Amino acid sequence: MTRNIKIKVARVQLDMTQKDLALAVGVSRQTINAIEQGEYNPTIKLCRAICKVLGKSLDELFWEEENEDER
Amino acid sequence: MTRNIKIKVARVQLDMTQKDLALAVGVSRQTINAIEQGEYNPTIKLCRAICKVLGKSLDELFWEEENEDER
DNA sequence: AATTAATGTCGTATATACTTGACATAATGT
DNA sequence: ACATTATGTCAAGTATATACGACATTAATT
Repeated sequence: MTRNIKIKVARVQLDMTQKDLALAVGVSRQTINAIEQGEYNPTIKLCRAICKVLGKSLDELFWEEENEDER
Repeated sequence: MTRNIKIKVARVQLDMTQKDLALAVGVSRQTINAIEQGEYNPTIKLCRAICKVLGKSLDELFWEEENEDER
């Protein structure tokens, strides 16, 4: 899977740590870390929560052109 | 969870059945049905695949204003 | 240089997304 | 009316998103 640098950038722009973001959206810090590392594939509900906290749209944070690998 | 009528509308505009869409994105028909019924919470990868097939953006098909229920 | 905070990563466990097969009903076509 | 197609739903299984605890490393503070 491919790293999501966009989340990291948006997070740092708000001066939030992974822990802060995790707390704000109600998941564990490891989950945020794994998403930024591209180690998994969050659910749309979590994506929406992250967008709301970071003040970005789904398209801004989670759209990707390439990579029609598996599901 | 809340029903996703937007997918259904976009799908019907392209004259696709649930089966057609399932095939095009590589999941089972029941998965598409469950998503339209709002029975679960797809992964972002599947959302992207659906968007690409239906020619819509994430924001168009998967944004929701309300419902900060759980996660 | 030493402490503390932030991040990356691993292992084990749990919840749930997704599969497959099956069947019932609704809608569409002949 | 009958046949076919589309949809809804259930049960049992598999894959994986996420949790929690722990520890190592890197970056920031003092």
